[in-house]
Amino acid sequence: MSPIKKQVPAKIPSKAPAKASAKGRILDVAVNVIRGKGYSATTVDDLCSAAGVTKGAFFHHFESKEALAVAAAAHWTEVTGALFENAPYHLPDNAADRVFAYLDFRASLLEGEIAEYTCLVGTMVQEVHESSPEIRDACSRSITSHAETLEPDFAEALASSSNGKNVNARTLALHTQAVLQGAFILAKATQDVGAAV
Amino acid sequence: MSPIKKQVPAKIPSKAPAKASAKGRILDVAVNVIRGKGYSATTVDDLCSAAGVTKGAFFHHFESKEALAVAAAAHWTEVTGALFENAPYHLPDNAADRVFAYLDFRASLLEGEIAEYTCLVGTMVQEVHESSPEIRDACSRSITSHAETLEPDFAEALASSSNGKNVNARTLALHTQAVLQGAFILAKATQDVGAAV
DNA sequence: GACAACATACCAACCGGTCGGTATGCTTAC
DNA sequence: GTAAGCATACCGACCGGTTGGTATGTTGTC
Repeated sequence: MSPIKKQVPAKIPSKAPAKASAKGRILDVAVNVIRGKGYSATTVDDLCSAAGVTKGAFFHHFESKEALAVAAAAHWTEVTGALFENAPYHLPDNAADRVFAYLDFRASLLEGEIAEYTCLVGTMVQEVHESSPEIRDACSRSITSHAETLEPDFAEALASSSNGKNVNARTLALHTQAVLQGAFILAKATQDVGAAV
Repeated sequence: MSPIKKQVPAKIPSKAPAKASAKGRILDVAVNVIRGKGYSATTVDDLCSAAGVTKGAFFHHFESKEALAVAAAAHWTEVTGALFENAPYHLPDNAADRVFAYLDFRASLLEGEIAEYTCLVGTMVQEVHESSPEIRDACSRSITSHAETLEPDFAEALASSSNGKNVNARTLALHTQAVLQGAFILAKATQDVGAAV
């Protein structure tokens, strides 16, 4: 929307409950509220009261509810991108070990409330894939861009593996995301994290 | 609701576009409309106009929108249950072959519009897992009951396999469902069925 | 003093649900 | 067999609260 992206002070907010700007606070609570209630069921008033701002402030920063969703998806990409970039699973020298370390890392994230570890964009795209191409594409970008960061490790691990014949690194990276997204749905259904295997 | 369940004439409607009773028509269109737009975004009027009934008829048959969702989940379990029960993947003598035949069968279902092959209960539980325990449990039952039908084949295939050491049949059956649900999300995000591998 | 960052007050459409009423069929009594 | 009595299925206007969005201040800052 804005031609020049506001420069955040290099600090990763990640889970900060109180953020300086109202815009940032709205984005932060949007991620959490939408993960819990879903996109359609989340009202603008919900977000405003959760962020401690008024409706005027909301529509001052975001053109519409839909625009907020797109911005939230981008925000999500940033936050999780930083989280994964600084994660320890990049350390092993062996690519296959890095892949397993990634899976361990994902498993370690599954703690606390459901809305705290499920995926924002997976939740949103489920609801709006038909009604809002803008949001859908934003979600799609988020998922595929994360999968792409995994691709090199997968490719290297496959190359040095014996049975790397007809398996494609990109497909495998996407498959991993599918498993994770599906596991989130099972967790929501059974209210149990046991589906993390 | 009614002490004695109305006797349906043993016929499986499966995909009949026109069904005799208004109640049945509402359930049929609910499955399709909700899969496309999501639960919250689907209005009662949407369902009424799609089913060709009035609001009065809707609330005559269903106490509330939530009650319809629970009924729709049960309806979904019935319809898909019949579909899988009569599917050809049960034919092979070898359990492992039956498992692969099941996967092939699932892949063969991925045709046409997205809303035609995705899972109703997976879509719904994503939205209401926090706000409506009734709907969530109905969805959970639907998923796990289907997974349970797979369990015997998985168990047998694992038993006759060499590396059946620390793999559990139930876990594996649920894992399969997770992959499928996740694949649906990817399909919705990328608008491409290629994620069916 | 001008512009961004908010707050307050408000609106029109929408949505789940209600309500009075009708049409039809099934039972039972005569 | 027919009419009263009642239940089921359905209609569609209507209601009140909610929702996304707007119009108009107010305040602080450069």
